[in-house]
Amino acid sequence: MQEKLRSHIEKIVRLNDEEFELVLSHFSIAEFRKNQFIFKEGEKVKQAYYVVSGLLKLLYTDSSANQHIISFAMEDWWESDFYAYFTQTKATMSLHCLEKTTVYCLSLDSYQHLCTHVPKMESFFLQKSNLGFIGSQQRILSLLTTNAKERYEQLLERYPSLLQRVSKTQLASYLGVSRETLSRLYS
Amino acid sequence: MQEKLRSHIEKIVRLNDEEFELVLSHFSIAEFRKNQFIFKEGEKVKQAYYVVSGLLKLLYTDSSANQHIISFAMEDWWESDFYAYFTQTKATMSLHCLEKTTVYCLSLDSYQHLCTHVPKMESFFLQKSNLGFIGSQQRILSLLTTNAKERYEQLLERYPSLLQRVSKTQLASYLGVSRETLSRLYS
DNA sequence: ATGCACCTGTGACATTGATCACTAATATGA
DNA sequence: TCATATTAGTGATCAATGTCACAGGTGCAT
Repeated sequence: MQEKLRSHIEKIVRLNDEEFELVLSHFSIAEFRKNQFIFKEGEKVKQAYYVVSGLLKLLYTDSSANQHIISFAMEDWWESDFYAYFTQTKATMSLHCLEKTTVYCLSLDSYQHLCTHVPKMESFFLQKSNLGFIGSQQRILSLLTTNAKERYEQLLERYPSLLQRVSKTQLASYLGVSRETLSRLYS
Repeated sequence: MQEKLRSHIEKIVRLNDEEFELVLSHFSIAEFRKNQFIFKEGEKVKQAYYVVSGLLKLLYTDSSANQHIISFAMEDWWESDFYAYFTQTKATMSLHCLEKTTVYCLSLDSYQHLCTHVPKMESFFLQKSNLGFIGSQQRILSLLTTNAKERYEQLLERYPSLLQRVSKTQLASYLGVSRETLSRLYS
């Protein structure tokens, strides 16, 4: 399990055993059942999560009670309501398990401690953050430039496994269309 | 001019004179006329840009030659095609001046040099990147959950000055609607 | 001052996607 | 195993937005 975290980090920065021990000591492990909430809108967000196994969705519920999926988080992904996490305020989004999921948890204190005491980890987080930013920008572009059908096809191409793991209803919510419209795209 | 850059950085990390000298030595200044391109789709992206004054748009041109504005960059903002910048590949987007604009330029080498030799700058970039990521995620949420009218109102609330500085056509392109639709939202 | 490019508003119509209603199929839990 | 909830597909209709066409206004360059 910790090998997974280690090799994930070492894809970006090398750590010796001692360094990794220190890093690891700042994480805790948690396991959640399918359909369990890791946190809900309105709660304080105390941790950022690295997904060891399972599948999460980050979702927002609007004033008409419609759910919108901001992102899925699969194995090897980091997820949280990062605004709430970094500002230590209450979540506007919820994090929900689509499958039984195991995560490593990192508190903001630990995050900051690692950044200041293990420079390589600051580099690691910087790289991750840059990639996250670029990914979000791609998603914006996709929402601006393509219709439902094209977005669906892009998604299938990029994450073919998702189709097996989540319901069409969830996919529709991620793509920003109603489930009925999604259903009609391939019929 | 360099005071502007310095106080921008010092909003996040303190630098002494010596440190700032070193930082500054990695930037170069450039000035662009209104309507000039800083880079175009297909070109290599060698710099990231900090806007001292003026206004930029980052845009993508789709296969039907429609322009989509991914973001505006006003005073104190950083902008580039960050995917192309970090991977040193060709731009898929273009960066264009909506006004006469002065920028500080930072090459990827300089960026990396600063990150490794001036830890505070790595902290600075990490914080910037996190904020950028959070901002993008807000934008995704806005595109997923609101219609054209609400997005327009959100934009006016957040950046009231934009309305004075850019044409409605540009605003529409940022909001992801046709200019005709935008025009009808307030009539 | 003249001409031209660009911006803006608006009518007519087409298209996309949302909503509501219903049915069937599948999965889940007691 | 049975009851119930969830999921998926589809028709009918409606609302939002796009597209095309045109006209008037504004500002810039020669």
